[in-house]
Amino acid sequence: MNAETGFAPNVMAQACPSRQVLKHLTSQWGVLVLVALQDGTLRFSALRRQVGGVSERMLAQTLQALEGDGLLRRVAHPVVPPHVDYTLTPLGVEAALRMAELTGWIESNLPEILAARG
Amino acid sequence: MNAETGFAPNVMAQACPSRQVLKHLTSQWGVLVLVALQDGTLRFSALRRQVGGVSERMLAQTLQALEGDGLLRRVAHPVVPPHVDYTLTPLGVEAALRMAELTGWIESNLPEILAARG
DNA sequence: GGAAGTACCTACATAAATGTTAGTATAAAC
DNA sequence: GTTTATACTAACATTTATGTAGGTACTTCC
Repeated sequence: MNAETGFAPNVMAQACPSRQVLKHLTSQWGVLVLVALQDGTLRFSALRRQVGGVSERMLAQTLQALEGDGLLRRVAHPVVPPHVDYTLTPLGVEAALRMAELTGWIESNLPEILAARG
Repeated sequence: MNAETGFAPNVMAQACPSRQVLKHLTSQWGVLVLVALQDGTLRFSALRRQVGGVSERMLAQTLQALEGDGLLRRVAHPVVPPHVDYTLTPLGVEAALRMAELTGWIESNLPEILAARG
């Protein structure tokens, strides 16, 4: 229960703002971008190479959503050609930790999961 | 590195099967269904009431995907009216744990996240 | 006898996600 | 002087996700 808003955030409630954050974090590219940035700052094109299969459009969009939620910081250097760095904020580091635990778990247990498909 | 397949699962690789599992787990309704089932077995309609905003169609589809990945078990009792129970498998319990950590974190840090939007 | 509850499926319709292509300004490398 | 690299945006096309409405086969409750 929050003292200012008077309600407790609850993802099970359709109208709760946490639903939007959940959507950003668990979006296909959101997860992978956060995990990729765990190892440190990366530039746009480096991220694009790191995250297999992401298009420029989707990467740009995903980065904007995560920046909007305060999970990463964008720093543009006014040079030609452009140079832009993306770094996780403290909040982003915490979120990325959780996402990495999830992806790590999937990778470790993939054999079992695939086996279940028979 | 897996001894049988000869490759290490990696979510960053577009073609890796882990990508599909990641999609199922992080699908909007997949997350919430797993978290809801953490507290124990639930029937279809109970799940529907629990997970705010999910339609019958999406719930059915989500449950099938998770069942296909071996994360939950479906038990139908041949009675009229129908009675179907859904329970997490051991694998599903582990996955649900991670998802619950994520949703829990979001709920706790929602004020900070929303503040970042200023 | 009519309504409500159960766990779905099917067909159709719409909204959202994602991809593709083209374009920008400029400098360095070839 | 043509190509390559950078970090995007805009317009358009397509695929995927999601919702809506209706139907099913009974039984219990009113």
